[in-house]
Amino acid sequence: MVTLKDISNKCGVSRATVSKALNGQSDIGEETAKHIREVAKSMGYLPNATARALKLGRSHNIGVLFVDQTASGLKHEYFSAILNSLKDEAEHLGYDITFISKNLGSFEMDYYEHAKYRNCDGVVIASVDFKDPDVIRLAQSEIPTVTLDYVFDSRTSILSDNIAAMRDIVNFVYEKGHRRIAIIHGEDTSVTQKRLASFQKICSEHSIVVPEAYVKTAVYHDPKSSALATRELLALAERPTCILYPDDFSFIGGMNELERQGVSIPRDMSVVGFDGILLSQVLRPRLTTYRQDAETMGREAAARLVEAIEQPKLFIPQQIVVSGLLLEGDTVAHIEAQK
Amino acid sequence: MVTLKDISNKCGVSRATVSKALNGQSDIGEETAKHIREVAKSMGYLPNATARALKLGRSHNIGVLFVDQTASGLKHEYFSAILNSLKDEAEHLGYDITFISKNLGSFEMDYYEHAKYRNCDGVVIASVDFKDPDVIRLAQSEIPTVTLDYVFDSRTSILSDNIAAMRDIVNFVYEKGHRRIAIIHGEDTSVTQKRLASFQKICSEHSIVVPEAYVKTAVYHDPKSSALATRELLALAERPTCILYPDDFSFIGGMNELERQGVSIPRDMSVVGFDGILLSQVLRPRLTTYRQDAETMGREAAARLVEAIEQPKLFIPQQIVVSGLLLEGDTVAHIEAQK
DNA sequence: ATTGACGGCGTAAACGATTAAGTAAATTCA
DNA sequence: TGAATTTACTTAATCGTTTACGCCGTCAAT
Repeated sequence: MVTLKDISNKCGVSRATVSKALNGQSDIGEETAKHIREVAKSMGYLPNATARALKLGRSHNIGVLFVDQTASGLKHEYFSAILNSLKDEAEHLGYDITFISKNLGSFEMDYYEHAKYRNCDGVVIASVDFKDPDVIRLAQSEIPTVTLDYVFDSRTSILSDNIAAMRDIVNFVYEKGHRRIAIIHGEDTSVTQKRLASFQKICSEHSIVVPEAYVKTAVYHDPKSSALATRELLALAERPTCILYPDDFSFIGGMNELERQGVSIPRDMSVVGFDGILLSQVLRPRLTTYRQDAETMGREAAARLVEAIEQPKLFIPQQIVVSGLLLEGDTVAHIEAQK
Repeated sequence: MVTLKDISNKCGVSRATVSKALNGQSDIGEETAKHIREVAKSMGYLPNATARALKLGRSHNIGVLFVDQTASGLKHEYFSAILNSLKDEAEHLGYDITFISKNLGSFEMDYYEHAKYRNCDGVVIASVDFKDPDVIRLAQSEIPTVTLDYVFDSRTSILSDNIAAMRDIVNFVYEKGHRRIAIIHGEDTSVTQKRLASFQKICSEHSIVVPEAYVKTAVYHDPKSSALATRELLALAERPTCILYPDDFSFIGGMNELERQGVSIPRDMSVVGFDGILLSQVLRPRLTTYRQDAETMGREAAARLVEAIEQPKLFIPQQIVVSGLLLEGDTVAHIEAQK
């Protein structure tokens, strides 16, 4: 391994001079600096991130908390996409990313300790149980953090705009003439709450009364539970004309149930998904769904975190709301508006 | 930050003693060691991975090369699943995972340099262009590496068993009576070559003559190109009775085309996918497909790499073939065996 | 009583980099 | 010309750990 020392020997200057020359400090002569840079290159010198981190107290490393709870973590397209753009942006800004977990080998440590142990300059928290005391400890620590789809006090968070999403969806189906709109929602999380509240609000703005039976609970990304909810909706005396699903994957479960009962989409029943996963756009009929802008979310998360790291004084925690886009597929029929 | 020094001050012993006590070295008295451990705990001491890495030349950090070429990298379920189990196993063995890329910030470096810069103890190479000179440089460097689905000379690789997979698939459809079997394959990669060779071999073992027109080239994970290939197959004077797709996603393209032409699955046409993504198992009819054992692959990759890192003397490069499982769905009809 | 072995701990150097402070020479200014 | 400033470097400390080696005292063996 080529070190500063090797270069300084070869050049006949001190290590300090080499360091400064390579870092472009101003107090090194033009000539010397150039020569040093050339020698460094010819010797194949690479800075040692570890040594640098130790000395500077900055690792240029961002921790990422992604927990694969019920297979909806990394495998989920939404989070994969976020992670991907997060990674690209972080790298662009000169940071690497490392996964943070509990229990590294035989060491027992919580997230905060792990992040400290690795000298992470900051951490992005996503796709975890935000009620977990260990998560809370990390979020309240002195380490800069950015959360995704969850707000911690005086912390920056990146939020997909679930409120606008639901507004757009309801408005869209309303325009198509639907008045009997059912919604199947996921478990009780802050995201779910926002969507439901927005759903109710927009419905009431349109003077639509939503019967209790039209609001069904299911589990995110679980086709079975959404199939069940769908069955219950179909069993109602007054069927809805349109069903909103908590995500595209859940929609598949509903789709199967509808097909099983010979209910044609969108002729007999209109449906809307959520997420806009690749699949939903290649199925026929193409699913009408809401695509969250995962690319922007990942990018923003990285950018804001790096800001918090590099300009702690200037930094102001904020909630960044990223809006998505309604993908108009072919699963919402235009119908005669009933009362 | 609590350091060894703080503990040594409080305990009235030297830093060396503290270090040894915490690492369980034998030359420290029972009493002293116990006391030191207690004080360390009470002060909330955490070892500093950076300092340790610098001193020991081992970072306990594994680099991962995942390139999201044409959105088939991280977003692809197969690789997400591998990454997930890779991460779990690595953490279990005491290693963290860091993504490796070209160009970190303004630094221009190739993969090898990046891995060196971060002091990665080893690197897992997956989902990249294996012909890329930068990838080759890394794979031929002194850094221990493990490749996924590709073999480099005298390196360990983890391979999904494409040969057995294709054998199982062909045998399965043969048993069901199919003799006119078409295959749509992806771009020319080592994986594709293995699958095709295996396909031809098993067919000839069954004395099946495969017309050239039954072998179609498409692009992995591209429903459009597979839809096109499907259309061509349907246009043949003598249609196949069964189509094998390069992956489940491509199958969707084919499915749309079949539906468009009123060809019912599996009544009029049998189909087989590849990968066994979640989706394929919730669709109705359930897709007959081959699930690669991504969990095992990720786990093996981590385990073998750590072996190579920790026992370089004992270590022997090997190719580990991981077999998957044919998921028998409902898309292959039992038909009367033709000539 | 002398020797040797050993347990228990400290000393100090080292890993590779950065940087405050210092120094010597060259340059500027009065 | 002498003082002050600037330029171009060097010295040495430091980040937090680990570890080869040394030292001292105790105890058993001779």
